[in-house]
Amino acid sequence: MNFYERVYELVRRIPAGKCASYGQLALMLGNPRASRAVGYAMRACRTPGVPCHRVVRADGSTTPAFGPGVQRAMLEAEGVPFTADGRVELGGCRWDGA
DNA sequence: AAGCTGACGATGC
DNA sequence: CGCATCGCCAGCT
Repeated sequence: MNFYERVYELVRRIPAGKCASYGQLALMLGNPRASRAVGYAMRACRTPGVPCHRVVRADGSTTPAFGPGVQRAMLEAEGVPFTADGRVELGGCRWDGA
């Protein structure tokens, strides 16, 4: 079903300054339990235009495998609020899905 | 065709 | 509150 392709389009719709969690994307795809599959698709993120750095974990923590702080830097550069914990403040940047 | 792996999520301890 | 385990789906070997 080209799951990853669908994920790409969804992530591509994420506006700058906002973030979405894997579970959130999976939910939009119709598979709320496919968070792993979503992450798998992101892992193959070879497609430019897909801001995979805007996709964070459900708790707002940045992806550990992305970089030692690279993702955080990109999000902060886009105006994404970060907590002192080093996590994305989803309460202020959580993407509605519009 | 079957099994293993993986950028996750939630629950249990 | 922090760490560990189980369950989920899709893709790859």
